[in-house]
Amino acid sequence: MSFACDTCPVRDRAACSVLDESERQALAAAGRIRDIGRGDILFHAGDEMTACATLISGALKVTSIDPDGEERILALVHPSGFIGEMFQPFAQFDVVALTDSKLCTFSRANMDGAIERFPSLARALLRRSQEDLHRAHLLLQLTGKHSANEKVGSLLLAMAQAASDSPCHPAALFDLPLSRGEMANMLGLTIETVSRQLSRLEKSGIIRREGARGIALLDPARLRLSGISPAVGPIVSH
Amino acid sequence: MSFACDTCPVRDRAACSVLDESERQALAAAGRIRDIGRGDILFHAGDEMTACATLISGALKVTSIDPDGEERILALVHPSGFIGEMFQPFAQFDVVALTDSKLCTFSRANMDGAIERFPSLARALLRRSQEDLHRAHLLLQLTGKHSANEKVGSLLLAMAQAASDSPCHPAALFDLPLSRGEMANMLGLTIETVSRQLSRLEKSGIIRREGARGIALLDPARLRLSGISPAVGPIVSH
DNA sequence: CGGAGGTTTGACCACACTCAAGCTGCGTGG
DNA sequence: CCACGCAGCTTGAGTGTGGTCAAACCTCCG
Repeated sequence: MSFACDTCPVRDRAACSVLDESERQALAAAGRIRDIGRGDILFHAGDEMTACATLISGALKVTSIDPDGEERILALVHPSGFIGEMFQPFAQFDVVALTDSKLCTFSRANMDGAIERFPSLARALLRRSQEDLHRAHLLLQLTGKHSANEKVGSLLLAMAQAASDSPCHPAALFDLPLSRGEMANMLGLTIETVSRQLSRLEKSGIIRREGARGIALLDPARLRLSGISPAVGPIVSH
Repeated sequence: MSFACDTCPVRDRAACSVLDESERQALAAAGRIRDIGRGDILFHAGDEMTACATLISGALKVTSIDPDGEERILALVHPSGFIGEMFQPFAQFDVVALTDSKLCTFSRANMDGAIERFPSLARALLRRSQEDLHRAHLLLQLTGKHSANEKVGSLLLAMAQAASDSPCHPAALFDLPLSRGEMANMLGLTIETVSRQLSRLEKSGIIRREGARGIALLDPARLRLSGISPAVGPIVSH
């Protein structure tokens, strides 16, 4: 297991990166690598909350189903992100893989123990949790925008940032991890409206669509203007 | 200062309640009680983040101003709630008093020290932070609802819960801490639409308005139906 | 009493939703 | 290899809800 850590692609970005080598090994002994496929459900709302995990690769969505049966996407999780409601007996939300994903999972009991023993881990998780909160606030800002125009533009920009390695500049060419329906869902719009806005952006030469999921950013500056919102920032957790 | 703790109305709900008596006294020695008036700004986005605080009484709103100058309410804070982005050098958001409020403030340095020395405090803050995150998700659900109808209904219900002492049952008669503009803002609606929905609810006998801020809940059950959303839950932090 | 800020109500209009029809990409099987 | 089917996406036409603009109305305070 310590071998897994040695080659772990998120070893110096994940929560466990704050641990020293011996602490990390102790934690790793309790961790289990798990692979899940696109569409697989990691946690299901209402289930007993017996585990938590760090995402190693892939992408997840956090959703809830409201009473009338509508799904609602609350957050996206990207590699190095941490998933787990440590203080709730039952899961409040569904967590579903958007793409094939690899995780490092821990039983709730083991993680609770680790938090007790390694105060720096508690602080790292606190920091991460506050960052998640910040991202939720950014998403809230996004959904609060009035025009469909701005919403779609801002989301595209956020996805471009997330797809890019360099933290500041958006990727010029990337694949959306979300379907039209999922985008619509996040923005509080309908599939058709999202699709129409993308068409509009393409017609005005700001983007180009490459197949159903691919996006080429031709003119990020105008996206920022037409869609307003100078960088609502990365909405994804990583 | 330890005297202040003895009579503190939130002494067994706030983050510091996890400390034992000697720890609490050590923390209290670093705390300062502060009174602020309605509309006063506690933190201002962009300011250096040199302090954090527990709300003792009153109510706060957390807002951000997006580039086009629109305010957006991201969260409400009620007594025993904790405010402070512990890991950001600069404040990301404004924090403003909705009513006259009393706070127990700590310098950033002191709080960082306390977190180091008292691991249980770090855990308490982590828990609180995850609860805040949960509430942000609930608010996200609320703003995602399609009809203005549902949004206003759900918000009323949430405010009624927050105003009530008993955790489950909504208060039958209470004052809204928010102006129409602030409600509209939270829900992604306009002032006029919020006002119209309230009129509609009043006409159908579900609520009665008492002055500008007062609300009497005549028929919470129908509010829940007409506004749907079986208890989106308390959106306020406490 | 007067003024100001917040609230309510109305008339009108636009933007996004609904419904419905094609279209594209893709995997399966003949 | 093409035919088929399916799911997701795009596009169109018509409607309705909530936005915009504007005026009247409270309520609180000086």
